[in-house]
Amino acid sequence: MQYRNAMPAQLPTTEKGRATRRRILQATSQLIAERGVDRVSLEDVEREAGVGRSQLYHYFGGRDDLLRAVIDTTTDAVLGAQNGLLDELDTFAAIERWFDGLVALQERRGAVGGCPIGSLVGQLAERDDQTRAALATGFERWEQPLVAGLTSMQDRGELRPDASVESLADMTMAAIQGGLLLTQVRRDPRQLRRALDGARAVLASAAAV
Amino acid sequence: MQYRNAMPAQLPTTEKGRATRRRILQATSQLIAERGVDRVSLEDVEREAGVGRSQLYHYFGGRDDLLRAVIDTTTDAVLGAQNGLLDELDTFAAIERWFDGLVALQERRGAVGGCPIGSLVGQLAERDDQTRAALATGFERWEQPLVAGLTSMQDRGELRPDASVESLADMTMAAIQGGLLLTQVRRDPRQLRRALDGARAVLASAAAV
DNA sequence: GCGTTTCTGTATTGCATAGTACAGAGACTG
DNA sequence: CAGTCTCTGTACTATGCAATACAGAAACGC
Repeated sequence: MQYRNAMPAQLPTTEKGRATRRRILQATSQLIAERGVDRVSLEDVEREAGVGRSQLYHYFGGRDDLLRAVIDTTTDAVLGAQNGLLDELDTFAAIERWFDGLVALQERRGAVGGCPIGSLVGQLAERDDQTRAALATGFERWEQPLVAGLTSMQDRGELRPDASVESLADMTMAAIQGGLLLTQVRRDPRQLRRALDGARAVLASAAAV
Repeated sequence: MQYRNAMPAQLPTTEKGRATRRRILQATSQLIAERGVDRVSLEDVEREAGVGRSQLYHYFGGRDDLLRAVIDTTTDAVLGAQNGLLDELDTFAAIERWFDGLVALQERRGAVGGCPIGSLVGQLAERDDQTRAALATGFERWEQPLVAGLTSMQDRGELRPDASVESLADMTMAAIQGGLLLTQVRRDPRQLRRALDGARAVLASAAAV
């Protein structure tokens, strides 16, 4: 399956057009999260979104272009699922609530599916650099609240001044992704729990004395 | 793309047959690591392995069966790439050498590709339970030397007796996977470095006092 | 050697599916 | 209300590719 590198395709100008485009993206994002990129055809998307072939090619340059665009929508969904928890990660307690929420979400889902964005990495990261960059942006958006929270803690003197907020945040994101991956593959939410317990310990060790 | 659930297909009895089967698996494993599951056709495999269509269906029950089988081969390759480092993970120094080796490998590869097994998770984990189980077995094999090493350290009194070797090993594997995923998506081996620094700190905190 | 099993080569089939063509509905604009 | 732009519906084309059919070579057993 090698598809053409297709054009950007303009954004819709009318409200109706924007709604259609949104419906396409949400349907695609959902189907991909359920089945994986290569098990979703344009026909599936048409059915799920209730649109015709012409709309797909009106709003997107082709399948590859649609896939690139869907990364942002998936990121929206992932961040949305954590809503409230991501708002102010500027205390250890808030970070722990966030962690607990992530574990609880996996328990609710039966440890199925892993991280929708993380799963896209294995499927799309090496396709082209634009796609990889879109994934990187997704993680940036996810990590940003944590960076902000930790920075605020450091400013308030709750984190040691010599601690690297960037490194701590990266380490935490890695724990989340790795924990979710093992959770998925082992169908065991405790995998995420253990990974996050480790991250918590490292964060705590950076607390001011 | 929906393929039939195909049969197990017997193992070859002759040496020549085993060699052919091995060549098919290695070619498939390599191509998939480079391009991803859905960018590798049976025709590609035939070319790369120098076999005909009939061989593929002689040794495997079909495309899906080949994919399941290739998970083991990919695991072999990943463990092989760490050879020597995985042998005796029963001191902090050995574990650090292992971590350093993983980071060095990513630097050499330009942070491209991530973890071949981890990448398969996003592509195959939700296909069917047998496939997911094969991936789980791959991680089991990878984690086993660490569990053995940590157990040995605990037996020798270098780890606190109340520390959970299983949890520590799971946390470490999560750090590796998450670190590799971020390394791949950001094209930055320091992501793995930071994740492993975190794991190292947690392991060190379980050292006997 | 002869039959049987294992292994290999090639041509073909059938289907799923990405992409295209083209017409038409609806809305806004002067 | 005529003209233009955005949006939508459907039928069609082309092709990549998994799967099959079938024949033949090579090895092995008795």
